[in-house]
Amino acid sequence: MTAAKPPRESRPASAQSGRRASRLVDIAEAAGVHVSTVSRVLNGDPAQSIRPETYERILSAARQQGYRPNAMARALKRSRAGALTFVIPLLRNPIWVKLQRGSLQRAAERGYVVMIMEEPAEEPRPPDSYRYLVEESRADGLLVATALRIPEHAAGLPAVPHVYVNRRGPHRGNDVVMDESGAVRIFLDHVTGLGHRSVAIIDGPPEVDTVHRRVAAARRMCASRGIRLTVRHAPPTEEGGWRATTSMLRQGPVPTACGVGSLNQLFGVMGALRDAGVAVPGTMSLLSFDEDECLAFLDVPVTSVSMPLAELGGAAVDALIARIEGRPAGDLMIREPMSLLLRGSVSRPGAQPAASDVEG
Amino acid sequence: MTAAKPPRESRPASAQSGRRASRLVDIAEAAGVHVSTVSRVLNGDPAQSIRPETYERILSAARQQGYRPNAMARALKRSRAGALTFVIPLLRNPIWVKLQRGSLQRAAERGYVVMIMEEPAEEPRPPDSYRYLVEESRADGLLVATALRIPEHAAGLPAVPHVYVNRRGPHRGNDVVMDESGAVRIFLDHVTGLGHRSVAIIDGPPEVDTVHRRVAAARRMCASRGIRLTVRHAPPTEEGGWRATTSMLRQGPVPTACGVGSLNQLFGVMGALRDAGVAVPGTMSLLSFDEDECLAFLDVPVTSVSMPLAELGGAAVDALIARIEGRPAGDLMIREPMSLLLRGSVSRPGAQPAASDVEG
DNA sequence: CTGTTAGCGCTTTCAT
DNA sequence: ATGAAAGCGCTAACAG
Repeated sequence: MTAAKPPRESRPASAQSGRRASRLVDIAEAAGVHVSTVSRVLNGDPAQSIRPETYERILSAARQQGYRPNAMARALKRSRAGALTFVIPLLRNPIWVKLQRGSLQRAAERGYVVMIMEEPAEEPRPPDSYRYLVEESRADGLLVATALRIPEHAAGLPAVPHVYVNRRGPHRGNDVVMDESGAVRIFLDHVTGLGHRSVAIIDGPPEVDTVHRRVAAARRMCASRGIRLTVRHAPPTEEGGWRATTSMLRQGPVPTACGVGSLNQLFGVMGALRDAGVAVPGTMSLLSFDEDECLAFLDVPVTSVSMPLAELGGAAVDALIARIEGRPAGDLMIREPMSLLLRGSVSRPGAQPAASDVEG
Repeated sequence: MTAAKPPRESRPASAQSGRRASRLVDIAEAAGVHVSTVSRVLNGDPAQSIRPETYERILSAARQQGYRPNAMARALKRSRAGALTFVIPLLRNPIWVKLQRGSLQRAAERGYVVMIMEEPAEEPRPPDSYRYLVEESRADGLLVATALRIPEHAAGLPAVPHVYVNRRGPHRGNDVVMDESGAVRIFLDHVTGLGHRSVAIIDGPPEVDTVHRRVAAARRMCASRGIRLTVRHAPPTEEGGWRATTSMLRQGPVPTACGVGSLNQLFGVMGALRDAGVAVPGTMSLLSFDEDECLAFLDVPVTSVSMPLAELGGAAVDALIARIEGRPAGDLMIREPMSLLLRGSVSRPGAQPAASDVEG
């Protein structure tokens, strides 16, 4: 009735691999014990009371065979993949690199691997379209960093552990964001302290959550301080920054200080100011809400607000794992460390071109 | 003896998910057939000759239940994870974004997901230290884009399907690279065509494979054309570019044209030229081997060579999958599309500052 | 045309 | 202190 077990060679060998990976049963055989014993030992089962002798035999056999647990089998048994998926818009903007780095590192520390899925920047897909990764149990949860908050994307991700990173989701309770309002305050404190009374913000589209929060904070603060505020929304590209600036310079009273939402826009803004013969910081003070080392090496070094991006990435991973494990959770705002990096692009209004950042 | 099957509720429900994911057996039950039939139908088994009636019943049940195959179970059964791991240095350099994008897209087309692992740029780990991902069968193969080619890393990755991306591995046969030599030729043709006879290359450390190949090509071509060549290696940062340039300007006959290996270095190079009062392109023509849109918006727009990065990423995925599937393979060089993007930073030697790129 | 059977490699009660 | 056995969800012969 029962046929003899087929020989081991019958299984597919990976193209480049000679030897098969060793399994629990292989090391059990070598150690002369049962696989369950091996499993217990290798997992450091708390309820273990293994004879030191067999313990050693198992460990050395495992080491000698270079044993690696099969993550798929384990995932299947435990119904837990040990992987997270990061849905992220792969833009040239360097903030994503710092964010990714923070997440990868924290995830590694917590025993998870991270799969990165690109969100096409041109035609964004709703976050919902990534849940299949969890449903196929390739991942235990989703880190969603897509920037948009538009109606079609409002459905959200019920029934799948997830966290919105650097944006607020449609339902609250699953957001991990930074203190954009604090960044705006730093900007305004700096320039108003130097005497500026008419400031501008050039930023991305208002549908981007971070943009939305920066602009809202700016409106509120400027209103209460009696500061004139000009806001320009544009695509988050060099071209977008150029157009926004050029059009701003054409219309009405030109502000004397300007905060720019992204590095890419900043290049466009500087290009437009140069084309228009507007001196920085002499006629226009400039500050970037994206920090990048290259800012220090530009024609006129650009002052920026440095945001806690790596911390955001790490905190998002922690928050997601908490949800996966069913622990209570809520929205999170990462505030530290945030700092103003003084370089040469901000001065008193009407100051000479040679001026550089002046202390408070 | 045999206890009654425990109720279904006994399994762990994910924190945020109410309903469990539906399984093959669930839809088999709903359709009144056996799971193997469902499997065959859903996988479009070529040897299928299913009665259209049951076929429809199965499909509708699956659709109605929102069935998703469990990737872990499938992977376990097929001994194939359906995932690739991309080991990549998460630098600020935008070339990695384009590369990632090309890979992610191609992998998605071919039914694979991609996990990205960061290679810490500071203390690089040998490629070998990532093979555990394949050994745990989390991934079917490795895309290795770490830049270094140093002795400790020479062991390579025997026995694990892998491809070196944008660098050559220690053994040949698993490399997918771009035509760096061709890029150098474009640079030299352009500047020598304009009359330059003394050129420089400022690039990363010689241990980086792309740097090595660019410099080797430059030496060869300059020797055969009777062009004077100055080579400066420096860390691939703004700071590195600044130092290399400053030291070059101090020593001996200063070249009239300079190619720069990376965008980050380029900012440093431009800063150093500015600090030294060297006009671009009047006194020094400049070309970047990294293309990025911001180059068009700089003080003086910078001419660059645009490399086929997305194509490289896609080709690397194809090459890796070929290896995973045991198909014959070899080294690959991606040559197209590569182009010179003329902007304002290259002119005839000794030309006036206002000059911009001149045709051939 | 469809059902039966036998696992993939691992964890986890439950016995002993 | 260790072994036996069941089974995660799926696929793939092999029967009928």
